[in-house]
Amino acid sequence: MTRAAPRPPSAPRGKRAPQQARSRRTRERILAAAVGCFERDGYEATTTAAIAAAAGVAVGTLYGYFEDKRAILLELLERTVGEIADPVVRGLDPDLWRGGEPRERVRGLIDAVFHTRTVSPGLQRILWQRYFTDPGFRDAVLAIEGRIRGALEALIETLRAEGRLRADDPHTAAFVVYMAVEWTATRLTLGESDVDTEATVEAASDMISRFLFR
Amino acid sequence: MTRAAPRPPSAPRGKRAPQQARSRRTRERILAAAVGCFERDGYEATTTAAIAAAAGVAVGTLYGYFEDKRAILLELLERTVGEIADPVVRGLDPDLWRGGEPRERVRGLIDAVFHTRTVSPGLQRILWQRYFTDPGFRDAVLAIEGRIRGALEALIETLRAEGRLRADDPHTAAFVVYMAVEWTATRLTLGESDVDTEATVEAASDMISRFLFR
Amino acid sequence: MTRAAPRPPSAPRGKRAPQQARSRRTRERILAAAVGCFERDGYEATTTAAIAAAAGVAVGTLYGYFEDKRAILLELLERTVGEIADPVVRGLDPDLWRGGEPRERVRGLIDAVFHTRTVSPGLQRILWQRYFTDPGFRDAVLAIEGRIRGALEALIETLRAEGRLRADDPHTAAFVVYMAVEWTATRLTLGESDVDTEATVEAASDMISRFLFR
Amino acid sequence: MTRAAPRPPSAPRGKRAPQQARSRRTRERILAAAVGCFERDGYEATTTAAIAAAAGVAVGTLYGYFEDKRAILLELLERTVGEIADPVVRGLDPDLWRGGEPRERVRGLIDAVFHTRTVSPGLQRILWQRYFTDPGFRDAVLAIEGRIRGALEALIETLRAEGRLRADDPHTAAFVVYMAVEWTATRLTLGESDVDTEATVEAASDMISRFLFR
DNA sequence: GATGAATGAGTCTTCATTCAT
DNA sequence: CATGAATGAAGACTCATTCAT
Repeated sequence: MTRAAPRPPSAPRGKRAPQQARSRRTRERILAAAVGCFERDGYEATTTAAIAAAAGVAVGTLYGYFEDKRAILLELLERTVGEIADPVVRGLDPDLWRGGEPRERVRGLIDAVFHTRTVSPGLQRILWQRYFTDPGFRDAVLAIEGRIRGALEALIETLRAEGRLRADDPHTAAFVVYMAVEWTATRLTLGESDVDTEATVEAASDMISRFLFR
Repeated sequence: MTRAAPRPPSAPRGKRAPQQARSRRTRERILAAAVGCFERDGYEATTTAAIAAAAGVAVGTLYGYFEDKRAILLELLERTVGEIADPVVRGLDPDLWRGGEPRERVRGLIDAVFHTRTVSPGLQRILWQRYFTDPGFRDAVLAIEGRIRGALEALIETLRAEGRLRADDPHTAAFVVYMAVEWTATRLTLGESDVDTEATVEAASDMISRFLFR
Repeated sequence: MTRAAPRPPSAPRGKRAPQQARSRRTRERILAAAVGCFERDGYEATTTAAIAAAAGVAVGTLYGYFEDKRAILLELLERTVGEIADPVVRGLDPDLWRGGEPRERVRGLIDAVFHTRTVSPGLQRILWQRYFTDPGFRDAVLAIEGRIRGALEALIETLRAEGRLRADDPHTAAFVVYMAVEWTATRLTLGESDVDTEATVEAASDMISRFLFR
Repeated sequence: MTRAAPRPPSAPRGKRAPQQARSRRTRERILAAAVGCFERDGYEATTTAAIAAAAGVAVGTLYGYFEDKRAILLELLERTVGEIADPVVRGLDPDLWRGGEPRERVRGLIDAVFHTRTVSPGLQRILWQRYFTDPGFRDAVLAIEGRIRGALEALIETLRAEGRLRADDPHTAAFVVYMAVEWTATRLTLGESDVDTEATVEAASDMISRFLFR
């Protein structure tokens, strides 16, 4: 493999750089096919051959774009979870929390989290499975998580300085709050629960706003 | 919940009932060896041959005691998680919550959960992984979880009847509380967090007691 | 596939110890089948599946006895070349060279070398190919060669001490003589030459005896 | 043998005759890149993509100049070994052996062989490997070898007619002498020996001159 | 009951070569 | 002429499970 020129900052992870339009389209076809296969059969049960077939390319082509099966899922993780994280981080901007009813702000955010999570639950199940299996995945997830927890902690810090909070340990508070929301959302998303989504949003909002705010 | 008689050491899932002492010892040796292998290498990477070798028996012998590799982990799940669940369920008995400071009761329980979870984190990681992979495991986990959530809901129901709670939806409240504690405990156990255990116990206790109690 | 942690150190992956008679027979069957396949198709072109099929066993069985394809050939090398080397080393024992016509002794030895080499030329071709390709094979060949060269050097040393030789540098003389005989024998064995074996024995005997003896 | 006119830079084995300067340069770049790759990684382990990358061209371009990977090595064989063979053949011209000390003539020639061989040992290792693997290569090597052996035999024939030799079978004598020198030189070149080059030159010269000359 | 040799379907991955752009 | 994306046949190796001894 040649690494002649340093690739652009956010270039795709694969071997083949998308220099041509056809290249880019093939890459997307493979990723889309992979989502479908992963969702239907799970990660382990999905063979590279199956992905290639679903994408309408030869196995070799797939290996031209991705190091291996793992790299495909890793890219999917980056895209899916990254997309989910961004709006959350933006929603934690202290400027947005200046005025208004705290409980409503909390509710709005939790509602958003619970509903954006709904996309491709099959993929999320697999990502969690890899989280518990593959250290590389765990680190990738933790990195994304870190961004959100950091933003949350900063928000708590700010609000505390303004005297609106009861929390005296922002770091730990952010941790507990994040864990509560993340897991509730996850389990809700995977649909194994006998609870109502809207009712859960309300309960979680109660729990967190009563915890944080005076 | 009251347990009249202690049930036999394990549900006889395997082919052969442990009627003789030697048999029982062999069975235990296999289970212990499996824990070691699973913790060190993970579930998929552990071969039945490795378990047999670590237990000092032949592969065929292993298959005399367990249906297959999956059955070994399933029994381990029953034992490990069952053991963790039982004291929690007992701690949720409404009789114990009659008097005393609510926040301290909550703290005591959470503290117990966080500390009993500490056993075999490697195994817990694997169990979660199987949870997201194998529907049979998911159901087994959900069954155990159901016992705890049921007890928790009953407790909330009782306390509400006594006018001590602000929760008006015990079912959902129990769900949210359970998710918050479970995930916080899990992540703490897996040791991937930069938070202090005791501080987390306090924060979680605050969050939950403020949520539930007036 | 995930490779989170290294496998347990004592998994008997490589060789199956010949504990049972059946085991030993299987092993021999595999080796015999391998010789046939290698001779017919060459090393690279021979698949492990082909060897297994020829031996009448499953691929997995083959891997129970040998680390990989290479290990089979390595064992064949040890056996074949080792067997060829032993009589040569014995024939270089100084005691055997006490009396008699030197030229006849040389001729006898060269004759033996040229004729014992005749066994499985196809295998020898492959061994030479690996010699030039695989450092591990080269080292194995050099080790066997070293035994012969050592014996030859010792003989020359002894004969020189008895004043019967013209060689004043036994080490180098042994090297040159060995190279001459080895390569002549090899090329003769592989049957690509338009020379007569007996005539070559005579010429080589002349060359070497005139070189060494007064 | 006399060479009236220098033949074109290379036998046009490829598809395209190097009629233009740019073409010729590209061809040379590919060959040079191939030598580097082959020496570093061996023949089998070198991919056409690696050669193309090292030459700074696309894979397709490479196939515009050479039939396939094998053809590249075949051309390299022709050049390298051909270049080594030519001076040797010239040095065997009977006219040069009219007068002078025979032993010194032999020594001069062997010295030349041993030292010209030093170029690209990695490539020679590969050529020998192909010799034992690929019949086409074997034939190509045998053809070059044939020129030298023929010249050697002719020389022996001539000298015998002049009564200076003891050899009564020039064909076989030429074979044995050639094998002895070739293999000694090869092994010396590949650097796997614990012998001194100059000492080996002397010993080989002794062996061969004593064999051939009265 | 115990043993461990045997099974073989199933996976990932490589790479020489082609051909549309 | 150059390019490099696409091809897909081929092969090594694994491991849960069985069953004759």
